[in-house]
Amino acid sequence: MVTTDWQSDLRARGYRLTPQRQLVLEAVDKLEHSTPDDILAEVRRTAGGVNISTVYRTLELLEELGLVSHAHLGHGAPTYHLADRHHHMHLVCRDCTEVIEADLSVAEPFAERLLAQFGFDTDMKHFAIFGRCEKCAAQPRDDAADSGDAGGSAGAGDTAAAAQRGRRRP
Amino acid sequence: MVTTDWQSDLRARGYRLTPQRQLVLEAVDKLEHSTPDDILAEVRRTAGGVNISTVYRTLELLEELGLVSHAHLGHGAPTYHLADRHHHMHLVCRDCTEVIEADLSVAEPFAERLLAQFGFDTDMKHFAIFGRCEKCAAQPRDDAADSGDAGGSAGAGDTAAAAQRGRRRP
DNA sequence: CTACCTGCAAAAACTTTGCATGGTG
DNA sequence: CACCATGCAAAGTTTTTGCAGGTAG
Repeated sequence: MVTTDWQSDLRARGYRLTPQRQLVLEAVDKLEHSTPDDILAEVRRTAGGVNISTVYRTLELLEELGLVSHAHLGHGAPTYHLADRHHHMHLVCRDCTEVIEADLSVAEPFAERLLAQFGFDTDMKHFAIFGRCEKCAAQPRDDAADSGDAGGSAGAGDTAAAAQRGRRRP
Repeated sequence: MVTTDWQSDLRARGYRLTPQRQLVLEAVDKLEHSTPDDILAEVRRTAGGVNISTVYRTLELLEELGLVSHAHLGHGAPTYHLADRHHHMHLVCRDCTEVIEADLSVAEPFAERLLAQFGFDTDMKHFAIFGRCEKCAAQPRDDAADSGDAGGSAGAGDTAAAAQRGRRRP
């Protein structure tokens, strides 16, 4: 659940508390790595009439308030999550749709190096790290009949998505 | 210029050599970090009638052949480049549109750690690293009047793009 | 000549915007 | 009861797809 007193914060900034805003926040909390579309579907389980544009507007607002953040896990829609959880980065496999969550501490030496060398203050959470998971790295070829889950809601690697769309071979 | 004998490779795989394919490859070579739209514009300087769908299809093909690759530098369109150059990763500033290119060796210890800990074979080039560049990290606030370039063609960080679109304040 | 490739147009996926109505404070 | 927020519809962007005609080999 959401911990801080966001409702007061909302009001303090001149925004209104509406059922839609509560529902969107709850959906982001419940689902993880969810796209605006996922969130809409979840919200509609309670309030059928909610519109996708409200979800977009609300996500923008909640992000401005610092309650939620988004990340890019692939070429598709961004995924949203509560800002105060989610202290990890995403390892996205280029072949299957798997997303590994890794603690940020793993990247700390790397981030320090980027800071020292480029003065660059790194946020490893925002973009996924692309590559190949252990299973797929062991696979022989790249056109293998797709392994397992094929319709997950969270965005995934490009190549996997392309493969699901079917590949050309003259 | 392109080094390997890609034209033979193309033919060997049963594909045809067309002017469009040559032009797209040349455009990817000439422009760097270019979006499909950039590439179309460049191609049209020589061949006016080329269609955007041809560019998409050709890029997919050239990527399959291993001649070009794409990277995600922001929420926007992917950017394409020759596969055999471009051995570096991208540090994208969340505030300005700057993209720092860093040698892959910087990330090597990090990649090794991901491999050891998760069996994950990392490709640091595919997604940009998000964060804040030295200049912007020194800046006081986040809503600064946008500094310099505002209409670059390569995709950039989300927040910068959002800021350019104007921010809400009740 | 034949099959692949292209241009065109329409559609799909994702996101944004204008406007009138409704609900919060 | 004033004004913000929502729903709806339409439009904007980027990418994909079906089809008929063109062209490489």
